[in-house]
Amino acid sequence: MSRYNFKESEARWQAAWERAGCFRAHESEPAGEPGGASKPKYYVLEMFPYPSGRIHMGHVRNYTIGDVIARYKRARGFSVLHPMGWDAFGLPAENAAMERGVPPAEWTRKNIAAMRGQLKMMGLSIDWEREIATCDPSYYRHQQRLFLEFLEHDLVYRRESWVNWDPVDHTVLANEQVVEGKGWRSGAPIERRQLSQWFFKITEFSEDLLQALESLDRWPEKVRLMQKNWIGRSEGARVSFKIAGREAPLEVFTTRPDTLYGASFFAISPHHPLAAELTASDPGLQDFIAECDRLGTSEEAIETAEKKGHDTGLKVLHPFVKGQELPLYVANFVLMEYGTGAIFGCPAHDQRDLDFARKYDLGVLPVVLPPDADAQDFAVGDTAYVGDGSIYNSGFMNAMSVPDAKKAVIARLEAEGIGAGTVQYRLRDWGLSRQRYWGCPIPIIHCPSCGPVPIPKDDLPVLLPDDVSFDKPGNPLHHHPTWKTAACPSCGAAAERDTDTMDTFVDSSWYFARFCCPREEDKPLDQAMVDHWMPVDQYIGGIEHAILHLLYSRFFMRGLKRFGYTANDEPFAGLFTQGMVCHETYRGEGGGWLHPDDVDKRADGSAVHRDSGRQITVGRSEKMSKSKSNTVDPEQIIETYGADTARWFMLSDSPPERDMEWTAAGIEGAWRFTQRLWRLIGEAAPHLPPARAPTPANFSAQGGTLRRSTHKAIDSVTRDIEAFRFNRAVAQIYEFTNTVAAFQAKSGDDYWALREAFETLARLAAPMMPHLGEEMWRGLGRADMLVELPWPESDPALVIDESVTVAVQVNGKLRATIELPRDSGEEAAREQALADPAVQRLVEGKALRKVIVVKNRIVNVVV
RNA sequence: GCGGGCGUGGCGGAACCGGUAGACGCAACGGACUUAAAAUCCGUUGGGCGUAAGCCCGUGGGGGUUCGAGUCCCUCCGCCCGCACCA
Repeated sequence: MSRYNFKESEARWQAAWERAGCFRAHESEPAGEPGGASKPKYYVLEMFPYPSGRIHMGHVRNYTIGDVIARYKRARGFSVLHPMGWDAFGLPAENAAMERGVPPAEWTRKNIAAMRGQLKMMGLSIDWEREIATCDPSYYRHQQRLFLEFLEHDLVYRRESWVNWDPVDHTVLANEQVVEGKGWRSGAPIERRQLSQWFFKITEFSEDLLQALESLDRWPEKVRLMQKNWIGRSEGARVSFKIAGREAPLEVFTTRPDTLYGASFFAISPHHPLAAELTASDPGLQDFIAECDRLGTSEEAIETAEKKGHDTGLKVLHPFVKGQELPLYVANFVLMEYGTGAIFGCPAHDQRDLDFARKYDLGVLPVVLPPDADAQDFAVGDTAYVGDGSIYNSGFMNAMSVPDAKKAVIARLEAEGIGAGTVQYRLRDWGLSRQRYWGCPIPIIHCPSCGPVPIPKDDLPVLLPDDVSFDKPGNPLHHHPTWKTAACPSCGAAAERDTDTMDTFVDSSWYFARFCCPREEDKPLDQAMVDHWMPVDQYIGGIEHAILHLLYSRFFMRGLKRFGYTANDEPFAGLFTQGMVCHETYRGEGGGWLHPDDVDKRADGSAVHRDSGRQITVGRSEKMSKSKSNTVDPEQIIETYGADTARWFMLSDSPPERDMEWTAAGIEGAWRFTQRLWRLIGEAAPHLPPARAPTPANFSAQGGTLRRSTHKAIDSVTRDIEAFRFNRAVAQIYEFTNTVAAFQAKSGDDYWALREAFETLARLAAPMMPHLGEEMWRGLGRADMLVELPWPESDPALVIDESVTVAVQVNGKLRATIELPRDSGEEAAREQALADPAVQRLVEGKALRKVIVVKNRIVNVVV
């Protein structure tokens, strides 16, 4: 028997699908009957890749999952849109330009070509005619227009904001480029600097983005929770405090106005206007602020740093306790971006305030008494009490519950005109300006007399210049000799272009809509097309995008709706977040990382170097990454084993939402299975009745059993694909294959049942192993293409068994199993369970206390 | 630090709504075929005790709810993801 030649087969079927245009998406596709309705639409989208050069296993996993869904839905009678594009702007292209002197455009184009080829090897059911790249002017010109529309609708504005500044390279750094407070290239301690930048007003939609999460019922609960916490709605109060000897009050936002009597200090952000004012007379404060700025802009860095404060010497007057004066600090953990940039500290009921109070020896007065505590001796040690309780030490609030006290104190503050109840969101506006070259230029001209002026839409696009140099650090657009000079569109005076480009998250916030009308030239989007395909029915990507990309896209969709491009609010009706691809790590004797190709694994789990035979330490499995050298190249895998094998292994074993481990043994196992399927078909085909032979009237007992397995397999694989349990679908197919392989046909009707089984096997496996599926189908003598056939239907009569195995427990421990007719009554189950010899033995001589019967499942006898 | 998640045999995992823990795959071991090997096929495989029938233990640790817990609750431990300029 010849071996399955995947190379020949995969290329042949890919060509056949392309010739037939199988994966072209059509807005109107007849469902079948002449003059009948169109097929319903289904939009499957995987997060588009960044063209880094080669696909990695994470891509293979992502696109395999999406392709299974796309192929399955197509078989289920949907008109499917399954496009592909490139998230092509971004930092790596600039890094390549700096390190290797390759222009970003050229580097990116080459990478796209290479990765397109690799993706095509995978046999994905993609409509390649809709391919887009965000770095293409035919894409970003529309994005510039959208920017202007956001601006016209008051959803973009300009203000000062903070960036990480590398004082040696004179460059703005991304948070990822700041390593332990130092620039990654220069190693110089970074500073914070203020720049004038553009912002999307996402906070205008805070409440809507929060509320609408409820409607996203096909999103993972954890992602909705993360977004909810990110938006961070909190109810509280704004309170104005008098500062001794000063006119201007200090405004504070707090979620715990009920603990006002427990206040022992106040703190403002290092970037609070008051802090800036005080530096004039306090050189120590200036040093302190400089020290805070060295932490950079990352919230993570600020929150993990040691909490420090600088006493301003100013005193804040307590509004309710006459004569009480509290110290005012500048503290490194107070964020100017949240609330008012000023807080009051109540150490007894907030852990961070407590840590701060202990450090600076400030008072800790409890004002909330835990339900089981005694007012006389309750004290706060190292742990703040944040629970509910009854208020005490608090004047008019005494004896109230925490919620009641909040209401009472807000009423009092409002009555006295020094505060008000308010809702605060943690969500901040989205800064989109980037001081970089390889991005979408911001279509604005800065005029000395008119200020920032939008470029007229007819003059778009603002093209990126090709002739840029990366010799100098900083933004090449800024250094370009001529690019930035322009005439003011308003007054005609000599002016300068905005040399910033847009955050790449802007590119990815509307690409899914552009796929609906990728060649539209006159406008960014054609509403009829967008509303035909949108929302994306199933979006698939990594969990790392759970917040920013998805939230920004939801915001953008709301903007697009406002400008009349769509009637939808939400871009993604269904979301699936897949896990990462991991691999064991290896270290040689010197401690350096070793690539799996250099490692020989022994049967006992130890490993030696392939060439030198030296001992290798096997480390734990971690996310594949170049830095740990534990990557496996998809192209090499596909060359060696074929796309179907790679896809099959990707789907086997691990549930798709969880991290999976890539192993050499696993891919070998998948490869053996493809060979086994091929062999089984080849051996059986000559004995099978012709395709489409009529169903025999009767089947032998074993033939009937085989048919039951066949129809149960249809049922369970269907259910598993619908529920994204691909690893289970794979296991069901393995199990079914074992059944089919063990079957010994004896009669004509047995052979008919066997053909049915093999045909089903090919069809169930096809979404996961599309080439082999087609090859099996042809091997069974079918001339049509599986990709064009509907999904198999199970016969309900063959799926339900007439008898069930029921477990019998005595005192909760399994002691026997009994066979019962399906849906037997409680009495019958109880009787047969008690009659079982094993049960008899254990029950003998004891009084029956209770017998619990769960239909078709279990009988528990309690003695 | 804050927010979110995960933890089951030697390994990846299965177990529906609280109802027979370990399906399926990998690895390992034994056997068949072969001059031999590969491939393939058959069988065994959570741990302990027992000749056997069978019994006991077992889902990261500890505690709880329940006739019954991998699943629910409390608590501790370990690992992973995100934290707004990586994409």
